[in-house]
Amino acid sequence: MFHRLEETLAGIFSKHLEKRYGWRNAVVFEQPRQPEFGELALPVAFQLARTLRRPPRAIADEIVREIGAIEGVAALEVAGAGYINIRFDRGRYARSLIEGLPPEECAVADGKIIVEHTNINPNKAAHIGHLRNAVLGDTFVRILRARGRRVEVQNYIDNTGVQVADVVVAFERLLGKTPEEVAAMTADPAVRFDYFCWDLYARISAHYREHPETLAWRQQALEAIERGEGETARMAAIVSDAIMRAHLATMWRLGIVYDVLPRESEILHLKFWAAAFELLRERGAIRYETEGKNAGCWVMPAAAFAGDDAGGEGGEDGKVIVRSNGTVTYVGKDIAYQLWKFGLLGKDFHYRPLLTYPNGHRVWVSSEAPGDEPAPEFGRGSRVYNVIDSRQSYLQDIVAAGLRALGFEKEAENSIHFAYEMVALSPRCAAELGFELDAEERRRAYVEVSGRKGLGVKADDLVDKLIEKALEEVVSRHPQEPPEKQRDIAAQIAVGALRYFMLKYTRNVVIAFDFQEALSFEGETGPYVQYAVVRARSIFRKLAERGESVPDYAAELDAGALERQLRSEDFWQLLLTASKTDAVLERAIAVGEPAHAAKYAFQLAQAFNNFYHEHPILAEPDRERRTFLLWLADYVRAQLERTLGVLGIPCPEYM
RNA sequence: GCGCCCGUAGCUCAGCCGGAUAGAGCAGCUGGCUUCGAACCAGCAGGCCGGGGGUUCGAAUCCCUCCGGGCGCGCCA
Repeated sequence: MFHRLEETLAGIFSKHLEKRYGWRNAVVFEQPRQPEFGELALPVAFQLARTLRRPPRAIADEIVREIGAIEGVAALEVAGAGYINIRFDRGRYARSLIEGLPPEECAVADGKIIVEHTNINPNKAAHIGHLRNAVLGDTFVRILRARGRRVEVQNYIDNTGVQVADVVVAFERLLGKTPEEVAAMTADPAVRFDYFCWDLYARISAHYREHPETLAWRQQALEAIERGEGETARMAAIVSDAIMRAHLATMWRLGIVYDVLPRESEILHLKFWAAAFELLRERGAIRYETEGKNAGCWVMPAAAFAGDDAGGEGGEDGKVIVRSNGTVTYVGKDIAYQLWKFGLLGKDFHYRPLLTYPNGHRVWVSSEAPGDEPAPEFGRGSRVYNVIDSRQSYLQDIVAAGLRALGFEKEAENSIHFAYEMVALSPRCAAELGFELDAEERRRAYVEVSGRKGLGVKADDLVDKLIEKALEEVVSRHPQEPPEKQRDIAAQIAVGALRYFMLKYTRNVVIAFDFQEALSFEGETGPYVQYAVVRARSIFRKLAERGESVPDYAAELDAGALERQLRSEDFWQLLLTASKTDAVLERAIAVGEPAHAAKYAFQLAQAFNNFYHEHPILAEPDRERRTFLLWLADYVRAQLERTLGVLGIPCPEYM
């Protein structure tokens, strides 16, 4: 509601200012900190003052006088040195909230948005860094969808890379396992396969460090896997497939699902790279070096991605895309994949359904040959968000530059690196995990997670810990409830705590992970917000227990009654905050910051908790007021539930 | 050397498309459960917004510069 009124007002002011003063800039309102200044403020008179060479106050007066009465607005006031403060008509505003709004016509540009996230190497269990990626990506997807965008979720599986090769080498050379034996392990419920590989990966990494000559094993395995034939390739498929499924299961615990899983193996075997290479070569985006240190390679000139003044010593050489031995680098494959996402490659995968989630959603995986079932159309996006940590920004720049060099300016512009900083471990956390830190590491604010060292917090371990802790609370508060139910509630609280924890930080700060903070259920946390919803619901449960039905708000509360009740500033501010959900979500999309939605949920919960505490609703003797309070509580509850849904945080029945 | 990120209360962080008195949470102290649930609420205390310069009627916010910390910059993925 707030969002729509704001847009309407922006339209009215924009039209007036353009006609009267030739003002062509966007009309941007601010929301004053002090409630006494109204709901929206417009500082445009300050900007006009310069060109008009008149005092801002006089201009503001003039605008207010000339623009006249506006529907839904109670008053326009000039304040301070020249602000135009806007006060909504409270009764009317609330009334339209009760009546509900006709559905918004989607003013959003059509076309599909692709969000790629998670992208975990399928060679070991997921850790908390991966969780940040997946939660950020999934929440952004939910925000986009809540605001009417069409979105496709991709999770790229690098099933032929070095990391998989390393684990395969470990199985073959360190453990002497056959593909059949490994397959048996993946089917054995007693073996936690992704955890097993976590340790195994650390082992083979240590082995390489101690015996560098054995690195040849990796190269051999890599080549075998890329060819896709033989024992080693078979082993790689078994390992990566099992781990991929483990990752899907881990993410499902947090409510995270995907639409399609494009795999590296298909990118190779369906010759995506060959098609991309032809394009790049034809259009001169890469060139063959005949001398210098990159002799024999196909190279993207530095000028393409490093800016105009890229005269530095190192930058002049450009970025190798095809090695002198004829193989393509990682970034080259990435360019091909990015082209496919926009439908620019002239090639497509085949697909087959991989699995159906318990909620009925189906995820598809790329395949070399056509499947039995017709697949939905994937790819062909108009905008692509790559959720990848900020350490990859250099490579992401090169991918975008590749598109630009091919003449796909618009697509390069719509290739968005949705970057975030890493999740590291606080020194205390690393110590708790049993890792020895040297003096230097202990001095630091945080220690980097390292899969090769096996240093990190596994995602499932963290979720388990959260459930265990939540369960203690649930059991102590609701000892009579059946154990399965208690556990289910505890799991919902755990998900709430974890997702909120990952979302409360903005994307560009490093999270120094600490169990004490992550396991907190008090203060600015997911459970705090969930608790507000549970309390709100309990009012209505109590109402029903007393044999009363929910009043017919629309019949009992006319604009006059609403106006009377909303003279209370507390009620008005709560209602206003609750009505800002869509405005907040749009803002979160515009700046690409899911944290805004999380912060909003917390603020609304906080406002509600205050209200809840101060105003016993069911005990209210005055009928109009009681009905109003019920409506307000109901409206806030609905908005909170919706926001939690967007954050992927479940609302438990009780807690 | 070049590029990106961070520096705001004891700690962890919001606020940064310039705007009116800089906000939360945690920790600390004080008070509040016979009421719709205390995973809560209220209050107190806590700030040269890293330093300096500039732009502006106005700077935590934009520009420059310096300092401190982190991450990148391979024919690795």
